[in-house]
Amino acid sequence: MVLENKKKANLRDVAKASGVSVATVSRVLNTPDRVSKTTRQAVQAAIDHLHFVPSAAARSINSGRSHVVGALVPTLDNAIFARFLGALESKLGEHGLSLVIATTDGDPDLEAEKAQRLVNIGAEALIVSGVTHSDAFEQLIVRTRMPTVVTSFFDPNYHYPTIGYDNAAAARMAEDFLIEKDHLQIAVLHGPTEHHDRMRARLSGLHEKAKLHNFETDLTLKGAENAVNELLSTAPETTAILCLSDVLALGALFELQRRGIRVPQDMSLMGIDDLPSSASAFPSITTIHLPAVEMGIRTADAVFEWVEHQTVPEPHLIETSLIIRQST
Amino acid sequence: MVLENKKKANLRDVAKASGVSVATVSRVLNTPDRVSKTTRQAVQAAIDHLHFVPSAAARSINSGRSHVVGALVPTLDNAIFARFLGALESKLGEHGLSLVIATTDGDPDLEAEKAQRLVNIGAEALIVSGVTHSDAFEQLIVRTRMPTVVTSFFDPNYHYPTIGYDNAAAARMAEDFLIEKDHLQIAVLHGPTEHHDRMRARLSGLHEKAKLHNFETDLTLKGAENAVNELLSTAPETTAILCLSDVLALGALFELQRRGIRVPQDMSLMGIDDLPSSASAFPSITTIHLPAVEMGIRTADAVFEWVEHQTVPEPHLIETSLIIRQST
DNA sequence: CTTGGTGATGTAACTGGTTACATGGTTGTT
DNA sequence: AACAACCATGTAACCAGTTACATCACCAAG
Repeated sequence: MVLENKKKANLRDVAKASGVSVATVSRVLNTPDRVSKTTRQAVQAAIDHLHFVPSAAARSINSGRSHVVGALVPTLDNAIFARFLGALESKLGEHGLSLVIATTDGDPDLEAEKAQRLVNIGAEALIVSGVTHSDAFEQLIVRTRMPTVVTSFFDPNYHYPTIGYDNAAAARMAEDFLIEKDHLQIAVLHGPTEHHDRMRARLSGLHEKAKLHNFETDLTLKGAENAVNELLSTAPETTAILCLSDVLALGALFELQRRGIRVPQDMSLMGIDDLPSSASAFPSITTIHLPAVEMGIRTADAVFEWVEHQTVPEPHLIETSLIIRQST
Repeated sequence: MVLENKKKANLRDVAKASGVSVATVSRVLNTPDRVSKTTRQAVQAAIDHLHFVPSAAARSINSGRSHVVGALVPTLDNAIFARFLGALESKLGEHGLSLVIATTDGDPDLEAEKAQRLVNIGAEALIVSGVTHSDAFEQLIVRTRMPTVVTSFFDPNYHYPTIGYDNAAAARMAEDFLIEKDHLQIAVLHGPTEHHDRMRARLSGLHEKAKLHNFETDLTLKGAENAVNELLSTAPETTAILCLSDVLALGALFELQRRGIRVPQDMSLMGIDDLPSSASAFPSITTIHLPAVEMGIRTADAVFEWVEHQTVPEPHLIETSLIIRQST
């Protein structure tokens, strides 16, 4: 409505309009108590009248801070990442930081590309998933000295601080539970392993006390359906299905029901992640609880300490736990 | 490893180290073909040696661009938003824009607060859900002249461009389908309506050709369970449940199964959203398809045109469609 | 009546890039 | 040989803020 045509006003314009110096205007914005009430009001009036909005770039050039951190995740479609990011964003917000998200589709090259973009927009820190990264990515981090935290994966010796789970132990915990329940033939449904260290770590955690039949498929409900159909024809002696992700477990449950196979009477079913759907499903699904929300909060705190006080975070293991439900 | 102690290098340092002017260094970065090969290599060597990384803030102060847009969404926990944001981020990336996400928990005051933060970090445009906003938010947009797009909601007369669905029509389409199937007593499960125009619009779309029993609950699987239990005791004559969100539909399905109520034989069930889980569930759930991915892509394109070419987008209706499955 | 402290404000030098304009050297054309 | 065109490069102004330091008025204490 007002002066739509005019260019944006800057500090100098406000100073001129209110008859004070630029320093005083700057003080009104940042330390209003060091300005007398009368001039403060005059300046404020000019600010309002001119629709003045301070330039974020100019501020950040002086402070050296952008108050932005970037997170690189494979996808938002998996609820486990969405939960993590939700908690991360929320906690970062409490620390006055904003979160830029970049999805990588699990592709290290795309990750490097998006990481570069995050650098270009001035992100102060990076949060990535897992330990599989391209050379371009690694070089970028070295060159820019970018504070970088790895999540979803715990490795105290990794060259960036890790905040995450022991994926191998989580998978083994699940397998041990099934073995304890006397399952000798277990189908293992898992997502793509290429570039996906988290999935590989879970697989590597399994031992061969029972006969394992591995089925790799897309990390989607549909993917689980296909895998279930395959395993029913190729490994009919299976008595339990261990899904290395709850998404697969839910998809498997649906497909088993569709085929008239009762869970847990005809087939036991187990997942890893503990998504809300596993608790609500009928039958509810036994799983390994991965505290994604806690991971988000811890990561936010660690990143904050790093960018604010240059404190490099210690690696931190997020504890997982067995949640026994009806599907086993 | 290298010179960990030194402060960050800037353009002047690089110029000095390579014996050229700042202008030449700047050209090496932006228009390398306008610099002779020999000096380009010398400058590049200095850049590498000094670990020089150009300051995003300084660039953006000159260009007036931050290449960042912000999205304000109620939550990431609902897959419909996660899908939308995933598509949005991906398409924005193709346009060279980064996406900052801010969750509002459906609270207009928190939304205003986070919107202010997005302004402070220099976002070039804002993307919000729905039309319920606080005065503080509205004033912020007016004052900053921030390009703002409303999603998930279509209203050609709204004071910001809207890109979204006709929520009322979607709900009516669902209701009409159930009525056509001779359901005369329909339970309507919906999420919180306070501040939630999208949910209110869906409710408002319903007409009273059948007897409707409304149940408000949390927009979660657990919320649906509670509502189902309530409706079974208070409205036992119900023959169909219309859930105004697929999250509720899935939770309702689980609870009905838990209670031994067969879908669709004993009770028909219908949702709105068309999440992947509705297609895979057993029985698969009849729903109204809301193209969240298309909405994300269209929104990304619209925002890009706005910030790049000052083209204010036209309001755009995203078409919804009935997906008939087994649950009805 | 002078000295000292305090509070409010202004001046100008920063921050780290981009870019208009100026300069000088090389090649091309008639 | 002379003039134009072009290329590579440098100088310095500019973007929009912050802030160290200087200035000045005012009041109280010695």
